[in-house]
Amino acid sequence: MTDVARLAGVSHQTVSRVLNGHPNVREQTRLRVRAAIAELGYRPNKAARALVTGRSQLIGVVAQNSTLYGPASLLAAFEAAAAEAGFAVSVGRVNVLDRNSISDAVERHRDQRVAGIVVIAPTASANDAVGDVSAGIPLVTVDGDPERSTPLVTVDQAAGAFAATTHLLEAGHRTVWHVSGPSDWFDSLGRIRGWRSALETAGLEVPPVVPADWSAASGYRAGQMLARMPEVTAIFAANDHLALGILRAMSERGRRVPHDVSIVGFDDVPEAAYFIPPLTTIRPDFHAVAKETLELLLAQVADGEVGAPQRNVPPALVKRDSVAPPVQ
Amino acid sequence: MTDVARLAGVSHQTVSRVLNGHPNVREQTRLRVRAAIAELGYRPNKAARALVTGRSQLIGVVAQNSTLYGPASLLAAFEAAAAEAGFAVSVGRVNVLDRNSISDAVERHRDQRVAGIVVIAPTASANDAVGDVSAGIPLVTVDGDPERSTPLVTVDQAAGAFAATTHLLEAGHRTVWHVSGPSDWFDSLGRIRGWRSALETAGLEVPPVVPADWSAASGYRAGQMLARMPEVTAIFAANDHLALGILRAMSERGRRVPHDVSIVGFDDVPEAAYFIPPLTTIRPDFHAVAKETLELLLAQVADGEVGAPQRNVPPALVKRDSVAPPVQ
DNA sequence: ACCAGGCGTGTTATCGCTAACATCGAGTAC
DNA sequence: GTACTCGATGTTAGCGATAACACGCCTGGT
Repeated sequence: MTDVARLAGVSHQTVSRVLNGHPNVREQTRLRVRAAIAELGYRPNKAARALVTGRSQLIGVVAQNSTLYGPASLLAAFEAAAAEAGFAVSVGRVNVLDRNSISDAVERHRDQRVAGIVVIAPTASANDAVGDVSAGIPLVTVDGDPERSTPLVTVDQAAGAFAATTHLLEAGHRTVWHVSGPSDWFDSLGRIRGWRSALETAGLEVPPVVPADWSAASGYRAGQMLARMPEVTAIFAANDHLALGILRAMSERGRRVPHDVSIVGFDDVPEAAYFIPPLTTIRPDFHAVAKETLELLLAQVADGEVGAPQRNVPPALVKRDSVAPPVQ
Repeated sequence: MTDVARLAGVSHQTVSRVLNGHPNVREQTRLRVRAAIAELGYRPNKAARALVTGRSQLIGVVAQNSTLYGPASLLAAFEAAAAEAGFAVSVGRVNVLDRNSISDAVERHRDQRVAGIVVIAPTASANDAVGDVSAGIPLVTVDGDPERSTPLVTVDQAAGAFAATTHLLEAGHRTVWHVSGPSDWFDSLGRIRGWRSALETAGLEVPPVVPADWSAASGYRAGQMLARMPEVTAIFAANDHLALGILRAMSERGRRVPHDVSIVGFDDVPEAAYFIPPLTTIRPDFHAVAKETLELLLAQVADGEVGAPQRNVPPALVKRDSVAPPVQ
């Protein structure tokens, strides 16, 4: 920096001012400094800046260590959004979403003097942990508990589930069964809520929830059971991988999809269009979630406190070939 | 830090020594300092340390912005490995793997004073870019060009493809067709090489490569063509999603898998066991790749130059139900 | 003509840490 | 007993940036 200052014939402070877009610099000086920067290939040292300002251009993300499609997509989308805004993203994966590991990960990020932290906290335990550590640093929760009072961005699970269920009912089914995700995930709860509400709105019977986790394996097991029940003609699966397992179970039992059974999934994984048959599903807008998250975070960075805004991003129904009217 | 020093009745330098595990500190003093640290809840400022040492406990990863299963798994595995070794990981996603964006991402990481950089560079253009920027900072390429002389860790694509092809031949097939990934990926090239070499070793005819990208969509298109060719009885797909598309094309044309056509995939995505039928595939050991990568990187950080070691991690064959002997 | 006030710029202090050297006492060799 | 070594600790000087204040100079109002 001193070299740049010397070459441009100014003080290092003026160089700093140019770098930070300070208004009170003469246009001519600004150009001279920029030229010197370019000539020397100078790049500012972020560590030094972070030291003196107490903030780095770094955003910490705490996420579960998984390759589940939803969280992974969200993370990728967020990294893209952050990069666009000039922030680097430091990812702290965590194996279990409990209090200890989360607050640990948050503290590690804080040591790095990150500008803000995003926690992808889809379970209750994760949310509790967030409540503890939130003090004194901009923090946004994604996929968390709407009851809690931290800034929060989520996919509107209930709306998606409502749309999926309604779509099946409109095709003529008498009721819709639901294979759900793990019961400690808010995603699961929201999807159950939307499904139930669609059935109740239509004045229909609500069958028992068929519990599963997110895996194709558990979908397969659930599917084996449902395939044996002739009254089951429509299933809303809590995600596409569950739907895949169900499809296989149906196929093994000779129940044709969509002729005998209609299925709707959730997530719109890239290969969903190539399931047998192509899967009708709900597509969350991860890009929008990432954008909202970044906005909320940067607003906190800029303004200090901004209350606890919540954003709920509605997903879209993608119609393919796994839904048909029931056979009478 | 000064507070800690005062409370422990030592100088701040001694605190620093305790923090960094310097040997020449009396045991009693060390304990006193540690107690003071615990009492005050002191946490060292990483930015300050990075400033003075010129290195942070941060590893930069440059990866393509995709949710492809392979790269995403690799990234997750690497983050886990790095966390275990006490490093944070800063991810710089890049939309296209060209010279500019890669060297940009690398420079951004360098500004952060990362300890080292990992580039996931599965294409030729990415590798060229890495060649340019590698100077002066520990750097390991993953999934890159074996011809190039940077430290490199890869999945042994050729060995996996060889195993897949040989497995099909051992089932009795006369030859094996290959639906390949994009031709600018080293993964694709390696898999083609292994497939070809297995056929040549067996003294068999090598059919033309059927080109595709990694998507189920392109697998479906390739499958539509192959389904019309009765002489095709065995297919090695360059990844599981391609295999999924092929499965669907076969199913639509009434060609049963594995009765009429046998298929082997690559990647072992979690849902591969729930395809119809469950897919025989090749499982890369991402965890091992991540571990080797970190080792190579830390060796560079410690020793300065270490030449250009290369590690090749062999994958495993996972047998399921998509392979059977051909119908005579 | 004089002074207030903004603008452009330079000077100095400081962020929290580690490196390098200084110091001091105790053991060891002769 | 003197000198030398070494281990434990303290002191001082930066790392490379920004913040705060100081300082001219020009402008405009009276």
